[in-house]
Amino acid sequence: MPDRKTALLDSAERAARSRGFDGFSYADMARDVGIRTASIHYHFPSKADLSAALMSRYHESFAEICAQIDARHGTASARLIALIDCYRLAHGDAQRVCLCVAFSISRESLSTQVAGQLGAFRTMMRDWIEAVFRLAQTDGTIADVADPAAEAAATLALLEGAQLSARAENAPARFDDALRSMLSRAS
Amino acid sequence: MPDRKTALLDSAERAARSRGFDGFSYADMARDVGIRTASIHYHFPSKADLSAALMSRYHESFAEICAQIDARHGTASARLIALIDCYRLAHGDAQRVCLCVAFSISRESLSTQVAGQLGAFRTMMRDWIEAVFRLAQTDGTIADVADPAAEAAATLALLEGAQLSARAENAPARFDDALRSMLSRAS
DNA sequence: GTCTATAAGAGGATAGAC
DNA sequence: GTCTATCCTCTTATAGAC
Repeated sequence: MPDRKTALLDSAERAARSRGFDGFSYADMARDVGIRTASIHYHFPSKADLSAALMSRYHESFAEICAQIDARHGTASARLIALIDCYRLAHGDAQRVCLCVAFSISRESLSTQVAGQLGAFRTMMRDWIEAVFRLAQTDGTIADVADPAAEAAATLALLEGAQLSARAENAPARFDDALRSMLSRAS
Repeated sequence: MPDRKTALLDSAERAARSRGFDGFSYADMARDVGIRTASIHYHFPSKADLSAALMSRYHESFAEICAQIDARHGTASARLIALIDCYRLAHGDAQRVCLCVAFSISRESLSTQVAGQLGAFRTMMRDWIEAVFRLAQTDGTIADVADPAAEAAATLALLEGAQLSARAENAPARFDDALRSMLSRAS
């Protein structure tokens, strides 16, 4: 039984990730949660406030996920596979993309604060992935790692691009098609 | 001196690729081209018509580009590098993404016709890239090609994800960061 | 082909009652 | 906290004059 504010964030996140930042409205959320649009402004005065709260929660959530992966998995390959599983699960059979992807295209519609949060999220993820590839150079569980920073940038782009591909074609299998080569390096 | 219809398509494409499908309006195009919004409806009765024309032109344009790459470059690595160069150029220092990327996120806002065109474009590109990787298995100019279909899906996702990364962070270098590992396989 | 005028609706947002 | 009522702006689209 989440409180109303959480229910609103959940609704907004679902909508943003399936229709983009410019593709959902307070009216959608109101219908979804069962209150009037005016009431939403009590919790989130403006859409900029709402999206900042959305990004903030998303950032914390992924920081937690990465920490848990580190705690549960000791090898680079296991950590990479766990992250890929997480992205696959999150995009729910091609129905949603990562919030980061959803906001990236609408960058010009975002407040400067949210644009900053978007950059911070991407930096966090890239740094974490880079650490995984650096570990791989030591433990040898991922093949042919020459440049961990480049691998990290490529992996983040690949994960997001794979979600986008699957979403564009409404074909969940596209996600796994795009990740197949990367997964084969990690086994 | 392009005709007005072409000028409108150019304006719409620029806008869609920098702000997304839901992020541009007839008013923007009218300001851009120097006519009134009502006049645009003479050329494109609805936004669905406009976006169909946009996708159609985009599809033909890339089919032509791929054909020219085939004509000019004989090796798999040269063809792959040429495609990457084309995507880098097209995204103009992180200012724009591919039309396909721009439309993918707003998939639910698109007419069924345009959604179909989106799928057809992606299939064309994936097939062409797959042929490049099949050639690589013969001419050996790209390292470690095990599964051309998987490589094609990954490459398309990587190219689009790289554009998205650069756009999200307003950092042109992100595109090359993400492509570095792939380029090092092709040299 | 392009214009003015206008419709009809959706969007974000506020004021004030309860 | 939530409501009704309301505002203003933007958006797509149409009618009809020129």
